[in-house]
Amino acid sequence: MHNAFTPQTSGDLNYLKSLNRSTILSTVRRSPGLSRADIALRTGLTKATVGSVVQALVERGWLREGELHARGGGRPGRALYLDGERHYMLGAEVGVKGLRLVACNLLGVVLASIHQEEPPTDPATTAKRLAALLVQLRQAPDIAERRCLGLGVAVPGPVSPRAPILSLAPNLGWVDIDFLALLREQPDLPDGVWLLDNEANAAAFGEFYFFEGVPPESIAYISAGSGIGCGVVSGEHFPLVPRGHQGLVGEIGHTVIQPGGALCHCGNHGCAETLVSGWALREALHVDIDASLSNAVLARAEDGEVQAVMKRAGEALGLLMLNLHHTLNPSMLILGGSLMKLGESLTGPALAYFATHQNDLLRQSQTVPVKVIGDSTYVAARGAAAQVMARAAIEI
Amino acid sequence: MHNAFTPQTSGDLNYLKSLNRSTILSTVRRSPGLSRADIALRTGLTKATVGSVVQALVERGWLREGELHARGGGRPGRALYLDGERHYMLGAEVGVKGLRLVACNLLGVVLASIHQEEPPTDPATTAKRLAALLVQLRQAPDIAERRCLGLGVAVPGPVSPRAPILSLAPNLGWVDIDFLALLREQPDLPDGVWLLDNEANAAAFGEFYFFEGVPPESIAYISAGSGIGCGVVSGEHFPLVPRGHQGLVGEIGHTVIQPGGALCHCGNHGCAETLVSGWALREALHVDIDASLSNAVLARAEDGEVQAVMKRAGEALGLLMLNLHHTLNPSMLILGGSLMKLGESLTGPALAYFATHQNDLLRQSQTVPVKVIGDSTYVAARGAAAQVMARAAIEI
DNA sequence: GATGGTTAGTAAATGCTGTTAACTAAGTGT
DNA sequence: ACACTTAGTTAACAGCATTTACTAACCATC
Repeated sequence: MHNAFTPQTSGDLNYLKSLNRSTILSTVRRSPGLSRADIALRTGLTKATVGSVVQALVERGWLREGELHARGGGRPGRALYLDGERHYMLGAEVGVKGLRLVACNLLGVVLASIHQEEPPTDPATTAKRLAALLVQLRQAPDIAERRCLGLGVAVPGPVSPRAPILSLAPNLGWVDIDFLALLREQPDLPDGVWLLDNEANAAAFGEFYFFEGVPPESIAYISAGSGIGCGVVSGEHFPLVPRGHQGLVGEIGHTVIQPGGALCHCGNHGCAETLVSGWALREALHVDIDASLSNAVLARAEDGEVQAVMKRAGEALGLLMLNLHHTLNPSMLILGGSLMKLGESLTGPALAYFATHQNDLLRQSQTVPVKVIGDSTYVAARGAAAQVMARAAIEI
Repeated sequence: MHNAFTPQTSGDLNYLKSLNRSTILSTVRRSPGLSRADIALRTGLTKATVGSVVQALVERGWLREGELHARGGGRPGRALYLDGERHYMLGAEVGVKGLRLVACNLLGVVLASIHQEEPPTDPATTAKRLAALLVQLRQAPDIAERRCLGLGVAVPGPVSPRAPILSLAPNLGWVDIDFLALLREQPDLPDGVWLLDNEANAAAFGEFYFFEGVPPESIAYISAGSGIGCGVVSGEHFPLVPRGHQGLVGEIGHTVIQPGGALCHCGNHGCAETLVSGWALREALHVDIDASLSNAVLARAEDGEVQAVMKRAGEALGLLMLNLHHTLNPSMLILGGSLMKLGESLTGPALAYFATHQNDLLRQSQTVPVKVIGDSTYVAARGAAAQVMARAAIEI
């Protein structure tokens, strides 16, 4: 499998070991500073098991020991943290508007990044371009002496759940591309785990995996850019990204929310993307394809027509959020993608619509927190890197 | 956890054993008649492991040996089947219109059933009524001498993912009911696994778990009755039912598909349930709450107004199916619930809409098969029983 | 009908896993 | 100095799947 995880269904002792190792790593990731004893308590493993696994992980540069705990009575435990010094993961996004690359450490800290705002042409040329940038990125000062765990690539379209193949990228005109194979033909790329995933899935994974603060139970990441996609993640120790039969989970841009509405490029009428998406807004606001959408909108912020279009788009986004809630019911919603640069003019109506249309089912419980990511340039690339780490942790 | 499965995240040797046992059982369930050698090949376990696990399962009455295989050359293997003779599971549905109960064996065959079309009143009285019926059911001739694995109960509303508690049943007026606790106060009920789940989730689980023929990778079961719900299941050996943060996964009846449309009882406008659901159709067709909706519709089948209403409802259902596909992307759709008794007049427009609105993303691959269940009286109850079996298989 | 070839299934030895129970280490409080 | 508490390690132990060698059962061929 090319996914970050496919929870195994039958196993030998090796699998058991790797399961426990992964669990311990994720416990530290989600709660940095725990001691061995804390981990044993939380995971249900014995002190002895935790001790031996931790020792191995420290030796291999995945964990590091920190300060002593100071809670009265008894010998103090020693804090454990992910080791940010000895490994790194590469993540890249092939976006409609350009390439973005990051190298980050086990803590999700971006050590180096490159972005090149030039649209991809054909797959082979793009692979060559990306490979050259990867080589360049790996020469960054703090990276050269670290071990590379692998490479994750995010692409703007559904990826088959059965093989790491991009089925369709409407905005690039690519169909059934084995992008990793094209990359593998390029020289000087690292070994390790290689993964391919949809952009929204990768972004969702990264935001969940490297979440700062109390980790949510599950999240849905709505990626609003040229199109609208969505990735879902849940799972404490083994974050799972549902992909569905054809990798179409979260293709909410093509859910119909206005029957008989405008014609969508997918062939149907009234898709969400006809109301809220980069191309729909450009069309409605007569903004040229090469011009900056956000600049154009912000410049004409006082324009009544612009406000009406943005309100309509924002409310469509709010409606999508509600529908998503009644279908996937994540414990947190994250809004990202280039459209978030439009700021309040879009998120204002969206959040207002979402807040005022909570129905009885939702009102019953706490409101779902919504997090808006203003600049999501490297979110998908970092997410792809996170998937590499998750996978490598199993394969250690 | 009260769910059928919560894949464990860390484990001892015991867990490993139970994992492999469950895998072997599910391999036989999905492909009856395999030999030990076949199972070893498929699961990756060794012949020795399979042999010892199978022996234990045969002794405990979960598997039985069948005929010898006859494929030329070499010693023939012995076919293995689930043993339908020594165990049974109880499943019950507390429905808006009445109670349904089944007892079924490991093959999903219904050994005995009761349904009582009288709406539930308050929770305590209903628990008492259900308990009496369960006692009656267990006295059926073929059941008395079997071992009971437990009891599953399906309810018409979301169940909290954290505890077996019915959060809200709008059509019963119940809020936060610990129905299993009420049941436990009743005398003469069996021990074993006790589970509570949403009706659509239970139904989906059962249709997936006891699927006849080549098992699909994942399914979505749309339950169209008084309201519209949906359950999703995927996972080869450990079928998982996503529940979400508040147990609202699949509450597609309250996705908005007609902004500014009719007022729904949930407080919003334009929910799917305002177009296609028992109460919406009754209202549109002026059918009394106590009268049979299907009889009324079938009697006035030639009526132009009836046809228009049914067409509108069917197309809304088709649209829901499409949206579901772009959000959860199951490999098979199953339509069930009491509304399916309306037959072609509803499913005709729904399937037509679904077929003619496949967009580029879907057209690319094979069309998703849709299965319609005409009589789904016991589907949810049997599904609840299936969940009991799945859970018991882990705990053996 | 005996022989060799092939596949199914079992048995005993082996190596690896987590657990248990006893230990040492390192603090606090009296 | 001593008892007490908690953290972490160690070595003996029990349980699991694997390996390897074996037996069982059927077929084809001579």
